[in-house]
Amino acid sequence: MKTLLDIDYVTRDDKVIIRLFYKKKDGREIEEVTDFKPYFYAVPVDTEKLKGELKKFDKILKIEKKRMVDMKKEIDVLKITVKQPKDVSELRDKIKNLEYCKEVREAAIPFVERYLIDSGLIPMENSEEVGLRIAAFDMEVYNPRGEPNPERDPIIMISYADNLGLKRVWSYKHENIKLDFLEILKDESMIIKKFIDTVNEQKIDIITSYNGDNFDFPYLKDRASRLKINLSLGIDGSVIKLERRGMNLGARVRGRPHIDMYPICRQVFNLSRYQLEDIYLEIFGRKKLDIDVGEMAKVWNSEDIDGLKKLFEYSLSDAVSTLEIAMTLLPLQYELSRITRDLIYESSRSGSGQRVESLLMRKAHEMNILAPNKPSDRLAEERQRTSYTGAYVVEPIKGIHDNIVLFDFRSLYPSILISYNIDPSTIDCECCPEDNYKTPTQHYFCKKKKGFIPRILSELVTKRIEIKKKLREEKDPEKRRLLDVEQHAIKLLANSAYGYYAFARARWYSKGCAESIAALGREYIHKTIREVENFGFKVVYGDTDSVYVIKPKEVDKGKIIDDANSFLKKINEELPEAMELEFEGFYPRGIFITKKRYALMDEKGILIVKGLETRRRDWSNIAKETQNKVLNAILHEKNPEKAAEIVKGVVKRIRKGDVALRDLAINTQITKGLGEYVQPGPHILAAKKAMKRGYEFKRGDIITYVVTKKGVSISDKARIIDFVEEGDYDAEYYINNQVLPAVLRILEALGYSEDELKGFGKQMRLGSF
DNA sequence: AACTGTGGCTCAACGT
DNA sequence: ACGTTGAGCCACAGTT
Repeated sequence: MKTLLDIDYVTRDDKVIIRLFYKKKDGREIEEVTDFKPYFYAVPVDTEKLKGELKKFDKILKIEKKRMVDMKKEIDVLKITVKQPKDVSELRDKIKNLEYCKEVREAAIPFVERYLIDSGLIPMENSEEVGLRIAAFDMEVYNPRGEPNPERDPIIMISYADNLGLKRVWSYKHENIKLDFLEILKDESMIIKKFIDTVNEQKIDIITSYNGDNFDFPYLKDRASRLKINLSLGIDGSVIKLERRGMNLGARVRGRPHIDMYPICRQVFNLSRYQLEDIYLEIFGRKKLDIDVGEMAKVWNSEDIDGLKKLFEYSLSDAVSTLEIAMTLLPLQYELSRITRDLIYESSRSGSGQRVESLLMRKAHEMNILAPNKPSDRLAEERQRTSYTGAYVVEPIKGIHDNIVLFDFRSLYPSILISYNIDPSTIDCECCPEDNYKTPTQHYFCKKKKGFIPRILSELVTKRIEIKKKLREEKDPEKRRLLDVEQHAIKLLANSAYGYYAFARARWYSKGCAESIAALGREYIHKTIREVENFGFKVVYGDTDSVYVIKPKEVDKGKIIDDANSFLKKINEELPEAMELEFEGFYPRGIFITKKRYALMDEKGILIVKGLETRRRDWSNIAKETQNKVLNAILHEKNPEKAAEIVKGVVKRIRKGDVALRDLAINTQITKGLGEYVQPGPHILAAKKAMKRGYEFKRGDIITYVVTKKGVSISDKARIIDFVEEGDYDAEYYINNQVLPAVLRILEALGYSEDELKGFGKQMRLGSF
C-alpha cells in the first residue's frame, strides 16, 4: 500500500523520465516512468494534407489519426507525439499556423498534469492508511523597525512541531535560557541547517506552514543564499523552488509537498482577519499564546529572562498551532486531491473553478472527449464583460414575524443542471428541435444524448448518496469521519458546477448554460411562492432557492408544521425527480429589514443573523455588539425600551472615552493596488499613512484601522490600529456613523413611525441619553 | 462665501 | 456567478 505525494520529470541523456514520489508504510519509494511521451492534438482542415505538412518537423516522433468527440460532433484529429515537453510549446505555434491545420488542442497542459490525466493515478490515495509524517514550522525574524528586510534582518528562531511528537525551537545568542524544547545553537546558519536536518531525520512527508508561500519560505531562501546554505529540503536533496502563481508565490518542495494553511483557511473560513490566532480561536474555541510582535526586537536584545522565555514559547506555539490546524483541515484537502486527481501541492492552492476543471479534464480523457482550449486573455476579458440575469430575491415584508417556516430546495442548481441535461454539448442541439428540455431563456437542451457535465454531476451525486447511506450505518468514529469528509468534498465540487459555467477562464465556459440554470431556478422559486400562497401561507421573504413563510392567524406550532409538511408532499409530487423542496427550519420569531438583511431566532433561542452589520468585518465591534444586543432584546423579549436603554449606555461609554481600541477597529480589504483607487476610502488612506512608517501592503491584505481624533474627514482620521493610542478615537463618529445607524435600522423596521424615529434618532444624536 | 442636501459614483461585503 | 445594501467621497445646485 502506498500513497502518491508528488510527481516531477527530469531529462537524462535526452530522455524524459517521470518520477513518482510515493510514501509507503515502511518508507519512501521513487518510481520512474520512461515510456510516457508528451503529445497534443491538431485538428486538420484536410487530414492527409496536414499529415504531409507535418513531415518536415523532425521533432515529431509519431502521428496518429484519432476519432474524438468535440462538443456536439465527432471529428478526426491527429495526435502528435514528441520527445520533450518543451517540444510541445515549440511546435504547437508553428503547427497551429499551417495551412491545413484548423487549430491545436490540449497543447498547453503541463507535462506532469498530462501524465496524471493519462495514467489515471490518484494522488493521496491511501494517505490515511500509510500514516503520513507531517511537520509544521514557523520563523521569527528580527524586526527592529516594523517590517523585516532579508537584506539586513536575520532569522532569530525557527520553531518546529511534527505529528510524531517532536517539538523544538532553535535559536542562538541566549545561552542562559533553559526550556525543554529550546536548543540554543551557534548562529543563524546553524538553526537553518538544524531545521533542514530535522526534516530529513524525522522522514517528514508533508511540510505545513502558515503563509509559508509568501513569507517564511521566500525569507528563508533569501537568508540561506546570503549565508551560502543549500535549502535542500527535497526528498531527493533538491532545493526548494519558489513559483509564481498569479499574484502570489508558491513554495515547492520536491517529493515532500509543502502545504500552506493560510490560503486554505481563507477559503474555508469567513472571518474578519486571518492571523494564526484568529484561525486557532475559530477552530478550537480557545486562544493561543500571543505576544506583541512589535516588542520582539526589544526583548531579543534584552536580558529579560521571563520576556525571552515567553518569546520562545510563543514561537513554539505558532508551529504547534499550525500543526493542529493542519491535522484538522488536511483530510478534506486530501479528499479533494483524490477526487480531482490533482497533486496535493496544486489542489491545496486551487480555487473551485480549477478543481472542477481538473475533474473534467480527467473524465474527458476517459470518455475520448477533446478538451476545449483555455480562453485567451482577450476572450476571458470579453466573457467577463457580458453578464446575465441571475437569481430572484423577494422583497421582504419588513418587521417582526412569528412562527416562521423555512423551505428550501436541496441543491437547486446541481439538480437543475442534471434534470435539464444542461451542457455545452446539448445546448440548442439539432437532433431534437421539438421534443427537448425547454427553459425560460432562448435556449433548450437535448433529450436524446446525455451531456458530459450532467453525467459527471449525476455520478457525483449518486456517489454522495451512497456515502451518506454508509455513514448512517457506520459505527466506528474514525471511519465515520472519513466518510463525512468524502461526502463533504463531493458536495463542494457539485455546488461549484453552476459557477464553473460562468467562470470566464473555464474551458467548458457556457453563458447559455449558466443563464438557463439561473432562469429555471427563478421559475421554480416563483412556482413555489405561487403554490405556497394558494396553500394559505404568506411569503415574508425568499432568496434564490429559499422561502420564508408564515401562516397568518395560526398560533399553534404543531398545526403550522403539519400544514408545511402537507404542502411539501403536494409540491414534491409535481417536481422533477432530482428536485426536492425541503423543510429547512422553524423559527419562533424573526425580523426582516431589507433584501439579504434579516435575523431569526431558532427554537433554542439562538440568533441567526444575515447580512446585517453584526456579520460584517467592515464594522466596529462596538456597533456590531450593540446591534446584536438590540436584536436579542427585540427577538427574545419584544422589548424596544430595553433596546433603547442598551444603546443609551453604549453611547455614554463611547463619550466617556473608555471603549477599548479592539472594539473600535474596522477591517477592510485592499482589493487593488494602492495607487489604482479612483476614490480612496478610509482604509486606503490609513494604509498610505502607515507606508510612510515602513509598513508594506499588497492586494488582498486586510487593513485594521480606527477613526481617531486627529483630522478633518473620516479618511483623514483613519489610522492603522498599531499606531493608535488607547482612548484616541472620534467618539462622534462611532456614535453617529457606527452604533446609531446599525441600531436605528432595526428599530425602523419595527414600524416606528418616521417622525417618531427621527425624534428618537435626534435625541440620541443630540446626546440626551 | 460658506453651508446643506442630493444624486451619482466607487468600493466593499455580504446572501444564495 | 449575480443580486443587493450601504458607506463615504465628490460635484453641483440651491440656500443662508
